[in-house]
Amino acid sequence: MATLPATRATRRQGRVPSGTPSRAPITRFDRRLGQILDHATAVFCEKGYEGASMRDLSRATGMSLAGLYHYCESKERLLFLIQKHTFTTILEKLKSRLENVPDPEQRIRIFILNHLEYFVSNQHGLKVLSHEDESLKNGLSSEIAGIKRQYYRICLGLMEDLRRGRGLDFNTRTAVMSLFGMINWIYTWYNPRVDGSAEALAEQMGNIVLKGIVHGGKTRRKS
Amino acid sequence: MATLPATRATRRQGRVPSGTPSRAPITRFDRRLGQILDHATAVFCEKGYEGASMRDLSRATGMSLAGLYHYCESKERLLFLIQKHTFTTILEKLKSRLENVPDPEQRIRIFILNHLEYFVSNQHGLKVLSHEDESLKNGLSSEIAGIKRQYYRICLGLMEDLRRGRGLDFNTRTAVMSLFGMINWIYTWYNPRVDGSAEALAEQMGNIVLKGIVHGGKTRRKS
DNA sequence: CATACGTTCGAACGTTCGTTCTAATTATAG
DNA sequence: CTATAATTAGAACGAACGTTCGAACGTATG
Repeated sequence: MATLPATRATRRQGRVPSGTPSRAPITRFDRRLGQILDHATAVFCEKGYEGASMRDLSRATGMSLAGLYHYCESKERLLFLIQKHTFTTILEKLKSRLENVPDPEQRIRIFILNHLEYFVSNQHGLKVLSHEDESLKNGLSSEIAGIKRQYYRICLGLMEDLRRGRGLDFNTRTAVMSLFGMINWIYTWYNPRVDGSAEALAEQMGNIVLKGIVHGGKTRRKS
Repeated sequence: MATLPATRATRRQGRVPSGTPSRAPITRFDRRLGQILDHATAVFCEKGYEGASMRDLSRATGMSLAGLYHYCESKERLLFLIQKHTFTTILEKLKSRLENVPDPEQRIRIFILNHLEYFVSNQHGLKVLSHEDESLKNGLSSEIAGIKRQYYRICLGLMEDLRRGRGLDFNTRTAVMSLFGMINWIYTWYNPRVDGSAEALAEQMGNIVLKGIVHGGKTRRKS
């Protein structure tokens, strides 16, 4: 492979040098790759990464097989780019939203809301991120794992802040993992007609995690 | 296929007539099939259903490809049998444990404990059940979906009992789905060394769902 | 021993997989 | 317009896929 002429896609592999935000010159190439990634997200979501073939993607994008490989060197890298973009976006939004909110309980509620809002507006991407967590091989999986670790540590920090601030006694790791389960599992059941907006769901889930179903809702009158 | 001589596996396809518990004569055939299913569970768990090949199963069981097909007519049916056995077992255990326990809160705690205990003792099976939820096609998936509906309705009933009994106000569907997320997601993070026994975890998760992290643990002294 | 049946296998079936080759077409720069 | 590079497509590659076939094996019964 080393002697072959480098395609555009292979040349693209190197990272943008950090420190140079590079002012994002959106080229035709990037736009087209973005379209491919959008279609690939939908196909991976429906058929699963292993179950989806490059020919499925070819059909979905209306592009030939060779055309796809002009923009991305492998199927695995498509999944990588999808997961990286999705995870990076949700993480950036979270960091931004957490600024200027000091109250520990409110910060946890923001974490939940951020996740659910992003899910509702990008269901396919978040399902592919959650469900295909183990589909990448050693090389590419480690970078996603790094972002995941950041996401986990932020949430763990939120839990520890609440715990310390109020002198509570609970296992923060279990709490974080339970919360992750609640918000990640949603791709298996969420129905906008039945389950309402992200805000409504986030409040309910926030109540459960923070106060439990016993103390979470407004108590009703007994008839 | 209709004109081919029926193999043992195809003849086995019909259901055992209900009403006749059939006293379970465990034949050599059943024992061997069970071994295959055990190995298949581990392989599906590690590589995913689509990612695992019949040759992987052949290697894991030490049996030839044709040998596997003597015991089960297709890869998909292997997954079906794994999921059906796993789900049926956990459901039966749950029903049995719920007898003679009237208190609504305790019943929810039993539900959680039953699920986590089964997970700890059969991690591969429960992961294959959760993760490969959408891998079966129309014919075989509906039967699994039926068991799942039973499982869901039982848990929904537990929630509604607690809600009515105490005059609480919360969305039972969201509560059930959140709880399912908590207990199903565990296959992505559980580490026995770190996270302890099923009992310990079940108590923590029960506290979260019922009382939340704010009221769930024993309050600590402030230093 | 002969027969029958459950069991196992090596080898192959046709298909689909991810990927690549070559060449034609289109856009861009001088 | 010419030349250079970016973009697309058709056809094919070898490998791996799920599955099947015919023959051999083992064992228990007549």
